[in-house]
Amino acid sequence: MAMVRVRFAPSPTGTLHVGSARTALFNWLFAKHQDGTFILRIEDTDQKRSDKIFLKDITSSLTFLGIQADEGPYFQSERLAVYQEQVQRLLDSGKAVKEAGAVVFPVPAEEVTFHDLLHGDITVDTTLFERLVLMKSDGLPTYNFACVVDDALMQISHVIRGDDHIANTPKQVVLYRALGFSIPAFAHIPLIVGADRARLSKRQGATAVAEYRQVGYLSDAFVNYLALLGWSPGGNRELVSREELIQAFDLSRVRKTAAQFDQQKLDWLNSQHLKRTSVERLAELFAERLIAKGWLSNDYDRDWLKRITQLLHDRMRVLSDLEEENAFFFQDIPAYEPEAVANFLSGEPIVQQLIELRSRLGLLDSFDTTAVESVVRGLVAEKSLTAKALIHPIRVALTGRSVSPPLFEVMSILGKDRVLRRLEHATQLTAHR
RNA sequence: GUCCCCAUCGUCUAGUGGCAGGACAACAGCCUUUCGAGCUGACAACGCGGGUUCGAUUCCCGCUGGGGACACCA
Repeated sequence: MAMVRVRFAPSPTGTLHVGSARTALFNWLFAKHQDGTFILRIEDTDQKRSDKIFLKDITSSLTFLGIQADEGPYFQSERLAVYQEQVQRLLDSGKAVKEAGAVVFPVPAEEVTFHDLLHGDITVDTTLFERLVLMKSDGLPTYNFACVVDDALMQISHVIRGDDHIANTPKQVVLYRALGFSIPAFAHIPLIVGADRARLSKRQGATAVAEYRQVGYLSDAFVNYLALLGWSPGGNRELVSREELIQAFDLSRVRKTAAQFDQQKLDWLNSQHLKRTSVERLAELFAERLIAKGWLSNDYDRDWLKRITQLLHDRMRVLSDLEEENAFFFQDIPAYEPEAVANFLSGEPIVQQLIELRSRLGLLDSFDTTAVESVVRGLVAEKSLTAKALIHPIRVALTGRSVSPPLFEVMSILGKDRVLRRLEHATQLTAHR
């Protein structure tokens, strides 16, 4: 069986886009599935728009996704001699001509048919594009020419790319033939679109893989989601590991319809992957983020962070929920949401209850969850309150918010000193209202 | 405008010439100290018109709708 060789060929003129990432993923899965070779090729022939900063973004995003190249990266800007040699062949045979500082290829009028693994045969009339520029007047090759030369010389067996390239393919086929190269198999996969069904754009949220990474999507979850956009493993499977994806991937199961990017489903998948991540691993991810943010020092208390991790493990959607929703763990005095304070921390009875609670908690030797819970419940019983009537105010007093992880755990993790300090702060806050 | 591609719940999808399945979301209920957590439930789709066929969501044609491409960008 012929060796499978595929490539992902981004141009460094922007950050790695979700759509490109999905194309890279399909290529990679296809290669891995049949033990083939995945090649990275950087198409940097647009001198004006290419930038090293984008190259960096692309490679780090691919690394994040766990998509590593078996070969490359090759840079088209370093292969000028190759293109010149090929273009010379066309000039020598009279198939290409020089014109105003560029080399162009007059396309003979004909019907070109190529086979697509998803779409079947596609036929196009070449009079639609009568001539193709091969070498620009700046001496660099055009996309269609460089792409054909590279795919042929790199012995790419399958060209898997977005279906926005369907219109380029007949142009490339014409060039393959003129150069006497054999034509690879093509598979044009559907685009990923935004909520408005048009091409995914920044207007409807993040488009760069790096942004999703920053927000805190797990590599495996993001890959899982991307794989499900336009493909499915069958058998009603949705939550799929990287290994299972490789095992199951098959171009024949790729759909032909553009898929809409749905962040809610991505969130759900991420929460599922988060639940399947070990507490130890999750704590490491937490520490990285917190240290980067300056909320945690390098010699942090590992057991303490692990307790927080355990608590949040099953109830978060993205890693940034840690900083967004649970900042109170890492602050001296939390930020108080005005609405939460207004709803739960007003009135003299509450002040008295919090003062009473504070003095009772002050007597505790052990501040474990059951100890603090029994103090709170004891007070509830004595004052003939409902649990809610006391728990909600305590929550706001300690976290500044009306929503938090289970309160008694939170109290125990915060520890006696901070709980007492915050209760005092909150009673003053309340008394002043 | 021209050419090309596409068409199953709101969204991602499964599926078959013979009862259209799953997931997310939204909704309802339950549980609960709150919740973005958990559990349960109900709702929800084959774009339209012709053919072929005993029978079409499935095959064919047309229409409509959507998208993409029409650069010395990639």
